[in-house]
Amino acid sequence: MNGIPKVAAVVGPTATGKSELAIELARRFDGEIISCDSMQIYKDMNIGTAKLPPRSRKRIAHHMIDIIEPEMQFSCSDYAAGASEAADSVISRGRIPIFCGGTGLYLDSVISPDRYPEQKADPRLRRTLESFSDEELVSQLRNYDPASADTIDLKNRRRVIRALELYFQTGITKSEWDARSKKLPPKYNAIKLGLDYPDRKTLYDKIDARVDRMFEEGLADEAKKLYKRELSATARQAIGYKELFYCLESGEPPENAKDAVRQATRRYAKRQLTWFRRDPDVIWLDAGAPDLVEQAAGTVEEFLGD
RNA sequence: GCCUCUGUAGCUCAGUUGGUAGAGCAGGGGACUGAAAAUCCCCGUGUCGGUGGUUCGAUUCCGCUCGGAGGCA
Repeated sequence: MNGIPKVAAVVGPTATGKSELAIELARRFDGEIISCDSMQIYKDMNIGTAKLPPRSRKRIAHHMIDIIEPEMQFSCSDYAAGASEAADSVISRGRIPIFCGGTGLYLDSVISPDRYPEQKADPRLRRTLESFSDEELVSQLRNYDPASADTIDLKNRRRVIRALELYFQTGITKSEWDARSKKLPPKYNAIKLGLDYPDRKTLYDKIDARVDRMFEEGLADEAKKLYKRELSATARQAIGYKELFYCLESGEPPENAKDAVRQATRRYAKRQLTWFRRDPDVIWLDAGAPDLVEQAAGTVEEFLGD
């Protein structure tokens, strides 16, 4: 790992206190925070995305938060470009990037080198592919990229479309792209701290409490304002907002959305856990430990030291 | 007090013409190479309220009993 810049990352499911820990680490190690959260990207989506209030972020530089309007098209490839630029600039100033967030794919897209060059989604191509039946898509994939057809979950329409899209856009199969990218070394040497509670019940209690707080802080109003806008497909599906949008459509009171928001958040947390547990690099810490900051700081110190 | 209905998985319920049971939701596990807060896959043993009886065998039939809902007084 010689010569590869060192970075830290705070990951884990939602509502475990990642943002606070990241700030603490940034203070101690002269770092700057680079958010890896697919929703905090958007301006005007504050309460539901659990952004720390600006005053809490004031002392420490934060990147990749509030960078685009919710109407704008944005995806992982945009993130990878922006975040790695930010990370490089932090490093060039002699400081350490501290990634923080729960979108595992986004983090990976920065840590690993550029996998697909200039991979902007093509809405027209995607729409065309979208019009095919599952069977047609699968047979096309078998035809153009049989190697991917063997590895991709063919019941997952989105994945099949993505593979075809990549092939039609670049003339190179997804399986070939993947094979190439696997040969490349990571772009950063990252220490990943994973936050979670010892038992699921505690996590879910934290989630419930957070959802309650969001409603108290005016999530319903925030959602109402956004409802009038032409949100991008990605922004529209943010948990906490989509459930409220449904209420606005059906005329139900916002309170009715609360249980749905809780539940969606729980499921999301579960998926996040599945993602991060699979990553052997993650060092897990008890999010509720009284000396969490000390533990985390110690681990990072050791990592930066050698 | 009497009558009727009801008590089956965490919840809502189905079912067994008597051979110990199954759906939805919740929940759990997994996948994931740029739509990712998305998308997809897999997982259902529970004193069938309790207790006696009939029966080779009862969650299923009968008696009693304990909860719940409604009706009549």
